[in-house]
Amino acid sequence: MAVARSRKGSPKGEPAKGGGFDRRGQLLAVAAELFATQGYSKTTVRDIADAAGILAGSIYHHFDSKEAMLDEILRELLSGLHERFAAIEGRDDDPRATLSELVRASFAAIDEAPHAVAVYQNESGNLAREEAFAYIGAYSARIEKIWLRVLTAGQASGVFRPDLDVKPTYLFIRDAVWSTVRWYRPGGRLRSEAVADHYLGLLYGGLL
Amino acid sequence: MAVARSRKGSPKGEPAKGGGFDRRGQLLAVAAELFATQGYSKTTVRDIADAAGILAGSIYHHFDSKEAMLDEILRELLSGLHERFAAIEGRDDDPRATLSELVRASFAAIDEAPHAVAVYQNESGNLAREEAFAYIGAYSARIEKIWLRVLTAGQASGVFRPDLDVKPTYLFIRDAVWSTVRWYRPGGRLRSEAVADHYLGLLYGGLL
Amino acid sequence: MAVARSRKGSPKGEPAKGGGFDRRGQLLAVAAELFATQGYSKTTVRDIADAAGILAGSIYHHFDSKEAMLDEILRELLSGLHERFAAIEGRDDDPRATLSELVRASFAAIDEAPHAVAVYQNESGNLAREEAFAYIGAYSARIEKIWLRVLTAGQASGVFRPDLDVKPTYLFIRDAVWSTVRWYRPGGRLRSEAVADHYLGLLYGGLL
Amino acid sequence: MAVARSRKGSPKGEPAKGGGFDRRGQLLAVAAELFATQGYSKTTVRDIADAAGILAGSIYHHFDSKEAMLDEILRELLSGLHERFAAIEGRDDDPRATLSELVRASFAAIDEAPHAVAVYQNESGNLAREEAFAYIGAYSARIEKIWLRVLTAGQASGVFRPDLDVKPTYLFIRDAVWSTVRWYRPGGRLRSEAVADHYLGLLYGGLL
DNA sequence: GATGAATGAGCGTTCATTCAT
DNA sequence: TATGAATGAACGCTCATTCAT
Repeated sequence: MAVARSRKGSPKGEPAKGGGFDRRGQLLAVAAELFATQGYSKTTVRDIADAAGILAGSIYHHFDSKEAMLDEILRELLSGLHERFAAIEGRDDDPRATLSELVRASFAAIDEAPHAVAVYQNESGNLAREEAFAYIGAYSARIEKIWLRVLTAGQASGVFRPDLDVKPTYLFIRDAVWSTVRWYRPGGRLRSEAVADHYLGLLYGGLL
Repeated sequence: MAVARSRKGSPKGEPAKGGGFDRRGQLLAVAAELFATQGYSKTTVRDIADAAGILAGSIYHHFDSKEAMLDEILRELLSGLHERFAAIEGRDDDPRATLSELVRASFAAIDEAPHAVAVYQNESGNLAREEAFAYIGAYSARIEKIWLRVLTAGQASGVFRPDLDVKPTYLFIRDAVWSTVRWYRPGGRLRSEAVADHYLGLLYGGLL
Repeated sequence: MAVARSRKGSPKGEPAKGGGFDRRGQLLAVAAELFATQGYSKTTVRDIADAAGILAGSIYHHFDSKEAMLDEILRELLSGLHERFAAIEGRDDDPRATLSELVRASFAAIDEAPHAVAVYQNESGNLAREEAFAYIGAYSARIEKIWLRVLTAGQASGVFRPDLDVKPTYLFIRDAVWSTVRWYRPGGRLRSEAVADHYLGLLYGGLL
Repeated sequence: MAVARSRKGSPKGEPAKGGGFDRRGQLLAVAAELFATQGYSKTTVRDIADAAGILAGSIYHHFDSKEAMLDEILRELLSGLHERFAAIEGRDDDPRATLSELVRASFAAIDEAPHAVAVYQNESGNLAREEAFAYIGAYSARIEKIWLRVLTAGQASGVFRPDLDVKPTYLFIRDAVWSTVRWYRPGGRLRSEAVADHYLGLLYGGLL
C-alpha cells in the first residue's frame, strides 16, 4: 500500500465552490461511517459511491484511492487530537486538572467524530505496520508522551499514587476511555460528559 | 453468510489419530493467528493454507468454509470463557474476591488464547449483526450479567462504592481488561498476572 | 440458485446508445451459442468472455451472474413463443389450419433462434426443478394447453381422428418438432419450411 | 477427455464374488440415475459415492474415472440396442412388421433402462465430438441404416407412402420415440406398450 | 465532475483424482 | 477394498482502479 498524498480536487479540504456542495467532505464523511461500521476492507468503493449517490469511478476525481480516504480520515483525527492534547498540556495546570482535561477532551473527540475514532480503534493496529501509515505510530507516541508526563508529574507532586507504574496506568486509562467508542451512541441515555465524569470518579477514587 | 455447523473430520475436536498429527487443530491455530494479526477479511484462505504448508483447496477437507473456521474459534473461546466465569460466580465467595477472580480469569484467557481473544475484540462488533453469529451476543449478554451481579452484590454488601452505576463501571473494567490483548505480548516484560495485579490495584484504590 | 432479475446496463434490452455497439446483446448471443453447443454447466464465464473479446470479470458489468444470462435467454424465448402461439390460436381458424400454423411457427422459431431453443431443450428438464426457473414450467403449461385445445377442437369437429388420446398425440408432435433443433442446421440442405411441410404431411396422412 | 478402457475390478462386468454384492453394478446404476437426472457434468463423483454409501476416492478402485463410468453406461446401451435392432431386421419380416418391432423394441429399451437412455439423449450430442466417444456416432450410424433400409424397403414394396423422403421420416420417428424418455415414467398411467401402440397408430394412420 | 465500460488480479470454493495406510 | 488427506487446476465472482466520452 502506498498513499499518494496529493490532495485532489480543491486544496486544503475546503468546499469546492463558494455556494457549492462539498462532495469531498461528503465522501469523507460517508467513508468514515462505512469504514467504522463495516470495517475498512469490507467496505467497497462502490459502497461509498452508492451512499454518496455517485458512481464508483467518480470517486477517483476526488481521491487517489480508497486508501487515500482512510489516510485523510486518520490524519485529520490524529492531528486534531494531538493539537488538543498539546494545548491542554500547555496550559500548565496542576496534573490532576490536566489529566481530567485530557480525559474530557478524549470523550469530546469521540462525541464529535465517533466514526473516525472507531476507524482508528479498529484499523490502526494492522495499519501501523505499513510504511504509508507510519505517522499513526508517530502521533500515538507523541500523545502517549503527553499522558505519561502528566502522570509522572502527578506522582512527583504527590497527587497521584506513587506505587503504580505510569505505563500500564496510562494504557489502562487510554483503553478504557477510547473503547467507549464501541458502545457509546451520541444521543443515547448516557451523555458524553456524564460518562467522562463517571470514569474520572472511578479512576480517581477507585471502586472500594 | 451461513455457517454449516457440521464438524468435518474427526469428531469432538480431538486429534485425528493416536500418534497422528492434528491438522484441524493446526489450521485453527494458524487461522486464529492470521485473523488476529491481519484481520479476518484481509486473511485469505491461501494465507492460512500457506502457513500450514498445504494447498488452499485442502482446507475444505477439514472445514466447510473460511467462516466456519472463524465460527469455531469464537465459539470455543466464548463457551470456555462463560464456563470459567460461571464457575467463579458459583464459588460464592465475597464480591470483592469474586471480582478479582473474574479479572484474573480474563487475563489468564488472554494469556492462553491471545489470538482468539484478539479476533473476538476486532471482529465481534460487525459479526454480531449476522444471524449465524447471533450466539456471540447471547454469550456476551450472559457474561455481562455475571459481572453486573457481582458489582451489584458488592454495592449491596457495602464493599463497593454505592454512587457508581454498575453498567458503566462494568464497561470500564471490561474494556480496560480486554483491550490489553492489543498490546500484551505473552513472554514480554509484563507478565500477565502482574498486569492483573496492577489493574486491580488501580481499580480498587483509585489513582489518587 | 437465485436469479436477481435486475436488468443491468441499458433498460428494455435495447442497444446501449444510438450508434453504439450492443455488448449486452452480443454477450447474450455468444452465451446462447455456447450454452447450446457445450451445455450450460460446461460453459465457463471465461468461455463467454473470450468469445466476446473481453475479460471474464467484465461480464458482470452487464449481467448479475452466469445464471442471469441463461435466465434472460430462456425467458425471452418462452415469452416470444407463447405470444406467437397465443396469437395463432386467437385467429380462430379451423383446427387443422391452426395446428399447421403452430407447427410452422415452431419451425420458424427454431430457424430464428436455434441456440435458445437448443438450450431450452437441453437444460429445461433439470432447471424446472429450481425455484428461480419456475416460470419455465408455467410457460410450458400454458403452451401445452393451447395445443391440447386445438387437438380437442379438431376431434370435436371431426377433422382429427377421435380414437387417439390428445395428450400423447400432443407429446408426439411436440417432441418430433422440437427435437429437430438437434440436427437442423439453418442454411443446410433441408430448409426449415420444407421440414415443416414434410412433418405435416407425415403427421396428417400417416406413413401408410 | 481420454477414456482408459481397462475394466477395473472383476472382469466382464460380472458380480465380484459368488455370493457377493456387485459394487460395480451398483455404482453404474447409481451413476446412470444421477447422470440422467442431474446431467453428467453437474453430477460429482462424490454424489455417486454418497448415493452408494462409500467415499469418493473408493470409486477409483472400480473405475478409472468418472468418464469411464459414462462410457460404460453408453457403450452397454448402444451395443444392446444395436444387437436388438439387428436381430429384428434379421428376422426378415415384412417392412411394416419390422418397423413396428423396431418401435416396440425402442420403447422396451426405454422401459428397461430409462436412465441410460436419458443419459444418451442428453449427453450424446456434445460427447460425439470427442474422440473417446466416437463409437457413439458409429453405433448411431449403423442403427440409422437399419431404420432407413426398412423404410426404403417399405416404400419399394408399396406399403409405405412413396412421396416422403426416408431420412426426415426416420428422424421424425426416432425423435418422437426417444424423446418419450423425458416424460415417460415406468409405472405411470401410460404403460410403455400402450404408448408404443398409440404412436404406431398415429404414425401409420395419420392424424386426419 | 460524472459516467459506464473495461481491466486484471485475486478471492473463496469445487472437484476429479491420487495415494499411503 | 475402503479410507481420508491431499493435490492442482479451474470456476464464478468481486473489486480497486483506469479512461474515453
